[in-house]
Amino acid sequence: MHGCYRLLFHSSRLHLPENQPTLFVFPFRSCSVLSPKTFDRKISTNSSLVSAFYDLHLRSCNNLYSLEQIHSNLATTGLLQHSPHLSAQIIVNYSKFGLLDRARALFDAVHANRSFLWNTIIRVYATSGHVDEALHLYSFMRPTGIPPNNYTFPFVLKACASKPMLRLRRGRGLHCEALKTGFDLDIFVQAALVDMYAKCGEIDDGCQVFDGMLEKDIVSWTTMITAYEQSTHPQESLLLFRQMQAQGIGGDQVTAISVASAIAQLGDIKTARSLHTHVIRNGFRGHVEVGNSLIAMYSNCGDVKSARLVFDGMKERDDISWNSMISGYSQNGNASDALLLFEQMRVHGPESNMVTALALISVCSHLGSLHLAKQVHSLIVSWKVDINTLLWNSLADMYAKCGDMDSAVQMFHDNRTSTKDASSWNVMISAYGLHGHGREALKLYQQMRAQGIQPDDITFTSLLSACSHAGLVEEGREVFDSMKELTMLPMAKHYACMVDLLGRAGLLDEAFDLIAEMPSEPNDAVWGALLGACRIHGNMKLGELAAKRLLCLEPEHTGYHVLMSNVYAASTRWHEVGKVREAMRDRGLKKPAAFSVLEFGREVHGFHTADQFHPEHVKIYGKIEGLIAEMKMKGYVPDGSCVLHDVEEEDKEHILKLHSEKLAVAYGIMRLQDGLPIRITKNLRICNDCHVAFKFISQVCNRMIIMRDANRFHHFQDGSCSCKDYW
DNA sequence: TCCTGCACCT
Repeated sequence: MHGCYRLLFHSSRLHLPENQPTLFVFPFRSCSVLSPKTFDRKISTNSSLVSAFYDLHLRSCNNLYSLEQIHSNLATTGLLQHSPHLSAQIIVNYSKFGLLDRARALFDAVHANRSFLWNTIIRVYATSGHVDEALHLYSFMRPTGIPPNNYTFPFVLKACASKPMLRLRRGRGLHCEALKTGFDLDIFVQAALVDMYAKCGEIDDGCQVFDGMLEKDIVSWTTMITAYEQSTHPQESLLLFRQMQAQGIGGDQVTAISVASAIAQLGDIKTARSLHTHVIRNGFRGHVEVGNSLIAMYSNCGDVKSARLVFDGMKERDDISWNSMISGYSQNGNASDALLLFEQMRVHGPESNMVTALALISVCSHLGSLHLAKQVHSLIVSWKVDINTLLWNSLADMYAKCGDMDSAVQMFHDNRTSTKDASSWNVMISAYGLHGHGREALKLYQQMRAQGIQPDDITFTSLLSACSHAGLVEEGREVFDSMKELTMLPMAKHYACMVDLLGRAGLLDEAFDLIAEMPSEPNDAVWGALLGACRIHGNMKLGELAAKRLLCLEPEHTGYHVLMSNVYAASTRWHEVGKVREAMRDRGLKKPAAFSVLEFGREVHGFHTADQFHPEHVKIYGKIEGLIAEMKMKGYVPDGSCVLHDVEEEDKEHILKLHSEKLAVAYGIMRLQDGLPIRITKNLRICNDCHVAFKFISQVCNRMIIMRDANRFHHFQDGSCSCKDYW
């Protein structure tokens, strides 16, 4: 402390402490109460030193009390009026404490007649979310006789970029003014223009500005690379990154972050690895943000192990690092690792936030575990944070996917925020659809319209799929036609839903005609829906046609191969089944392993087909034998067409017994108290035989079985299923 | 006379 004073006094050459800021700032920062008064008395004769002293304090000011003291000292000595620089510092500091009103009061009081101060207050408003006020002040500059300069434009453009829907016109106007004043040649203004156009969705205009730049620095390139990435043009983003490197500019850590996001969108693991090498070579690894984006990049490429290696290798981790890693596990279906990491976060990591909550909710939705869902919900409530609409919607979706429609409805009603929007309604419409309640979905849609909520493309996808799952063909047609009345052009996904709806109902020719009518080229979802319908109704000819198209569009999609082999198997065309399998083998595709999860209380049990790892598997197989014997007395006949191998009937029956969902149900009956429903989640579609068997079991054992498969919920009770065998 | 400025992560 004393050493610092001495330095200030004894060095006559000392002006601003910029040369060695840490030497000066550090001792002052540790001073809890300022001593400017004592200091004033000693050196108030030298005004430039006084300014330097206050400047120093303002730079390191971290509590409001000190700030107020400095403010009042400067005001009483009259220094404030003559030092716009100190005023600006105080204005910025007030905004750091969220005290925009005080910042503004000071700005007004000093009769700011310098562009510099106007720029400062505009920047403060623009960066603290008060976009309108920033633009408002800007429009007053010129009439007040203050000319905007090259510093002004980036601030105002930033304000426009943060409210893209409303501000594009204003942004274009600013571009004109920059052109007129010649500031459009300033490299900072240009980067801000590119950014503004891109954030307002006008990437081409941004590109034009970029191409017109005579000189480009790292930020110019990065801005354009980011612009492409954020407008979901990852290929262009990468191309530009390579062009930049070809010109001998390597990019900095910000560039690496944007490129990582672009690669995440592409999901290309090879490019991901080469970027990782680039990051290591250039020494960007130490930046937390870089590490975070690498985690997200690897997770999106499906390589969660590499993501974890990055996470473990980070010297510093923030809340985003933890959330990214938890989300990464969740996205890749790695529920237990996600939960484990969350537990570690609670012990060693930063505090959880909304994003953590969303990741946990996604884990529950994926698992379909109601028990876990309730725990996560009460955990979020205990955080005592305001639940926003996104979180309400996710909670409703989670409960619906965990089979608890009542709680889902509750979440929908509990959300009383004014931002309840189309997506809130969409969640509920698709929730009803998931449970086969098509009529409720339609009813909800009517209510939505009555409340004046504008439906979007997702509303119609959810509605059509709800109709499809409930077999409401006529209603589905009406919904589809009503899109045109609302001047909404049906997209490929809507056609896919319609093909699914008609196809399931056996109207295969009508479905095919609809595809022919499509204004755009049918995509894989459309042909996939047709192929699925062909499987249900055993139409091999049309199925082959659909499969041919599909394999051109998505040759690597395992599901479509499996679907086609199902079509052949259902018609006992074993030779063709073999061919499809061969094709899959040649491409290195594997049918995903069936997996069913049964939960009760705090326990979660997972079963693979013919599982022998479960500690009680012998007992479980015994239970299945007993159940089948009982069911056969009531008329159950095993459905061998579900077995996709060319084997003897007897073997088929044996294979059927070992399906993962049957193991799970048998174990549920063994362990769960009478009267309690058995809740099961399966990663694939439930097989026909299991569907028949569960109806019998629900009767024989007088049990409710609630099963979520890859497509929807089935509630088995008293010998029938809520899907009315239509799925 | 100076001082202010552009790009990034769930």
